[in-house]
Amino acid sequence: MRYWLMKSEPEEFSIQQLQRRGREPWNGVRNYQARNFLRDDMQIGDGVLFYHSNCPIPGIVGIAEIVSEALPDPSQFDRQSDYFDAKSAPDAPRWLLREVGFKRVLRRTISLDELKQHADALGDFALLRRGNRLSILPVSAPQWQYILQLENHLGAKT
DNA sequence: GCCAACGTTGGC
DNA sequence: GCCAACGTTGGC
Repeated sequence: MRYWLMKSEPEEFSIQQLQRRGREPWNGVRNYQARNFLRDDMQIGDGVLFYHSNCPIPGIVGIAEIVSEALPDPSQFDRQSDYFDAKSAPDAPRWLLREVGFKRVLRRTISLDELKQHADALGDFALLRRGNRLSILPVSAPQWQYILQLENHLGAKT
């Protein structure tokens, strides 16, 4: 079992929407490194930290789970979609998705700012690397444990 | 295969 | 809205 962090802009798709829908095809990933995680490294049952990006308080807001095998992302073949890719052929789909299942909303947001304050304890964490832009990134088991235990702390004051 | 130009991400 | 960082594209 592995762990991941997946970013979503809450204006596009929020943890509350995932809660309402139960599960959701995580489409629109158009980065090869992230695609390779989806295709090669994820397994059904893997844990997901749901992260809100591009919003007033970026941070981890919930827990989800990988609930499907890697599937072709239909949006790559949809000319109306922002994610349309003319270079992807239906018999060799370039982009994949996984369905993600809702687990729970965190009792409080664990903000990026707070995570930075724990950078030493977290060790090498892709989210905190300078200039990081990956929308799907791996989380180690110790990092997963550490981050979830932060949920029980009082929020860092800012 | 190099690399400049361009586009995107995402924090601030 | 700005802009640093970084991925992709395409001319050569």
